[in-house]
Amino acid sequence: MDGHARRIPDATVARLPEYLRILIELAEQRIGTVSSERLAELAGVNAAKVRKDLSYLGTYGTRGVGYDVDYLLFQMRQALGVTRDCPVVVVGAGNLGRALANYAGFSDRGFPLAAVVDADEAKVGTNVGDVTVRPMSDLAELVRANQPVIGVIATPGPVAQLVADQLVAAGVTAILNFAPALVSVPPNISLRKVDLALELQILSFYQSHRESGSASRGWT
Amino acid sequence: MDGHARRIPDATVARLPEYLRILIELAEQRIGTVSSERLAELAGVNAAKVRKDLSYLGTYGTRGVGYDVDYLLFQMRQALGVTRDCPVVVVGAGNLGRALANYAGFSDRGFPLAAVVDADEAKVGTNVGDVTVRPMSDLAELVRANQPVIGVIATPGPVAQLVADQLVAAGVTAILNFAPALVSVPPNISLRKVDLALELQILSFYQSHRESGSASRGWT
DNA sequence: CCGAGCTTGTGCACAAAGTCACAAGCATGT
DNA sequence: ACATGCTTGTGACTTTGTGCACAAGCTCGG
Repeated sequence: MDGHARRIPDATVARLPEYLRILIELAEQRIGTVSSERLAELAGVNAAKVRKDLSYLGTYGTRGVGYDVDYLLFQMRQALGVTRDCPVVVVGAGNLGRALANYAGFSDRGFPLAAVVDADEAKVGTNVGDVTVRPMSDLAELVRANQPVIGVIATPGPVAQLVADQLVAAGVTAILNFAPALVSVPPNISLRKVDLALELQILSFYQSHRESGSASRGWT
Repeated sequence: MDGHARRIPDATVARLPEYLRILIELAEQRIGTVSSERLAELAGVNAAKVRKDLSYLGTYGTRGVGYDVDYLLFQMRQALGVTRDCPVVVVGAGNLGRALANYAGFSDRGFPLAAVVDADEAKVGTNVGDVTVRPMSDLAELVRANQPVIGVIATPGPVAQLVADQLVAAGVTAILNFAPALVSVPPNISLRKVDLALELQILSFYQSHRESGSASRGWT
């Protein structure tokens, strides 16, 4: 698609959304141009890293001037594949699931809530955010109607793998797992994990080893 | 405390909580011993990495046998500093804040909710989970009463830095930031960031570059 | 007491990520 | 047209993380 196409390192990919968020803010402030140094400051990283990261997308800067915010924004969206909104289906209407469904931050940033499903008959039919909880049996149909769609697992750990299998079977190709459990998926499916308690434990470590402990880190 | 004390790499620290979770499960199943190979399988990593990670904590395995689950569990909790529960104060009672406050996964894993505070007078006094929302002015008092405590920022991006400053002033030494914004803290304060929309965007990238894309990775 | 069979702990080689420093190149003013 | 001042893009180097392969060492059976 791009004459370029060198492979983008994982560490860089993890930072691109952060740059994207900043570029959107800059564009809203009608700022036309930004230097790598300024971008680095806003992202909390070093300027050389910003330049190297951006160079993987292509040569979009102007020496002596900086980067055109709107143009870079366009290219960044292109690279990240967020040119169109991508609906999200949440599995699990427990505390976490309802929380995620209500969280406006998803829709605001291009990931509207398409549906919430739950295996518990008692929860089916209740309202969560703007949608009504549907039974698991509707999953395949909901996925088909909204493709491409991202699946979010917000169930207890023990059923996470089962849910993942059903998502994959339904045709979902990207999954975000909030359940504290390992899930495996076929190699052509994208999978990421977020474990909230795990983050607190990492903080706990650096808190009790307070000599030279930087708990931050790019990561993601 | 330990004759050992070699510095533990960040990448290893990020994996320790995952091992901890698995060890707790194994202990619940009354499994007395585990090999690095089995642990690796459960954690979704390679066995050599498990052994190297664990070796940073000390020499707790037995050759030809494996690791004693209970003993390793004890040492792991020690290393992570999660020997006692550590209360959490959530700032922001919006969708995300209420969600986190209701999320049982925190309390279940040793991080009980101590309080929720919000700057909006209209929200003060309402109930969230087991607690009542308190005004920001109570923050310092709440922190003092619960030390050591972890602060969780669940506010909109623009006020995140302000909140972080107040948390630090109140004596919090570890902060988990859910707001989509960069916050800086003094070097002796531990800080981690979780941005939910950012995770979805990373998935989006790998979804649109589906050649050889592993969106997973140890991470976090 | 000794040998067989596992599993740990680690040295080493390699891969990935981060940092530095500087040539290349654009814009502006004279 | 040319010199000046900035900022990019990138090659070389450092640091960090990963994976292999194997010696060290434990247990158990005979």
